[in-house]
Amino acid sequence: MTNLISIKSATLSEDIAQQLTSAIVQGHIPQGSKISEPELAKQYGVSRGPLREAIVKLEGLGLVTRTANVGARVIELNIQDMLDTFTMREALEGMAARLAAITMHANEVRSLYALLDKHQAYLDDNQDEHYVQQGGNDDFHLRIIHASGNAKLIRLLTEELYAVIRMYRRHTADQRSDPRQALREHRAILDAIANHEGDLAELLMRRHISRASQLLKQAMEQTALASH
Amino acid sequence: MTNLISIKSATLSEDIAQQLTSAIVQGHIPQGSKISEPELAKQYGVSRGPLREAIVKLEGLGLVTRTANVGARVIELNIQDMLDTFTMREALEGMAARLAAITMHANEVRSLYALLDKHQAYLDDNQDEHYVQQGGNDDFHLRIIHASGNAKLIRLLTEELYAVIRMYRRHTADQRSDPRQALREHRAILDAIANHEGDLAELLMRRHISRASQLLKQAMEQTALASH
DNA sequence: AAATCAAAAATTGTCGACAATCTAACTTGA
DNA sequence: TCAAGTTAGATTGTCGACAATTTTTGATTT
Repeated sequence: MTNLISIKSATLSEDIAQQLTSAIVQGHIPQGSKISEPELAKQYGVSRGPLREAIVKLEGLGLVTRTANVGARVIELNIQDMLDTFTMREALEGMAARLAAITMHANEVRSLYALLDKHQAYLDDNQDEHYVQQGGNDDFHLRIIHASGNAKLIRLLTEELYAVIRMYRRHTADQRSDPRQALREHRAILDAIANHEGDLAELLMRRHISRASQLLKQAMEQTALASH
Repeated sequence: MTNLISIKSATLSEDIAQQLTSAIVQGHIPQGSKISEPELAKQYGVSRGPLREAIVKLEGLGLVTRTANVGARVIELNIQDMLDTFTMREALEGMAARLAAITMHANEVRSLYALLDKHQAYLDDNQDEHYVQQGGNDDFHLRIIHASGNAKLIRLLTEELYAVIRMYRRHTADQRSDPRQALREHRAILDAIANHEGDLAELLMRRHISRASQLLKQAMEQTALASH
């Protein structure tokens, strides 16, 4: 019972791929564990064909690693890979912010300011508890990425990279992060975009993501210590 | 007879994926054409199982697009997608150059200067003919990417993005490009890296790629005009 | 008791066949 | 003649079974 709501996809393979992705990101299938094809096929009630296609997709997403004649394993999160991934994110989302600053229309800017106000209100009402922006339309970063207007960039970030990024976010209790600080940074980025200052928007987005990665690093060092 | 040399992979699926990638990049399978599973399976002498897995991989590489119950088609190159892809490349290779400037050792720097001298000598001997650096160890860009030391970035650029990039390079007769100019730019980038000037290295790499994309754009407009 | 080798079990890779869906040709009616 | 509906063909999606490889188990030797 990994997923309560299962949206029927056009094909079993896609369906399984989504369910597996979700199961791995949420930790229902633990890090480093082996993916047994017969076991999972039975569990999801499908044959090994579509399941294997799903696994190939997950390999493309970087969620599992495969070895010929041996099988697939869920990746193991570690600090170095996280830093490497976030460095890529810096480059890509920094570029997205730059592009957004060039092309974004006034009404979209207003809509994003409204979103930040909403986040602000949430923090005021809920004692600074983290606002869960689980990839929906309320995620500031996703909004910026889409505003870039670069279809390739959007696909890469949202469909290929974000699964792993969410995994890192979820698996480390980042109580260390300061939501109000993040919100201030979001606002500064949006200000730069509103003023069409591409250089500044990129710089601020990079700094923002770099900060986040440093916090995550500390959190991971902490949990690594605790689990030891 | 798409490939003269076929290196035996551990699994048929991998083998087919490589052969298909090569066939698409080199244009043996034309742009926009439909991928017929029965036909290709017969052609490569395998069953549809491994072939389908290969197609799923190619979809991850962005070489084909798939629609449920309809099948896969080879992507069609167009200017907008090219510009979008090269913008991503700017961001990522720019970052790679920055990282290389930080970490690269003196002997690797020397080795790269030697490579550029070799390119120079080639141009002198061959009337400025384009040096074919087909992804091997002689490709300046690949060397910089690897020098970044960022495993995720290396994988993304070399294993996932470069197939499409090579496709763009190959399908447009870029006689317009000036090899000596490119070489000068490479040298400037390497100078910045040698001096550990990350900011400058990133800036120059971005400019270099941006220039290349503009030249490609002009070439594509030209060929589009010619084919009309 | 530890290490090496051999046999058995399990898992992955591949295949051919059937079911579901789409595409194209044909018929029918206005 | 054209449009819509229907049927035939082809293609994709899925399944179960077999072959190839790996992993585990157990026996044998030092």
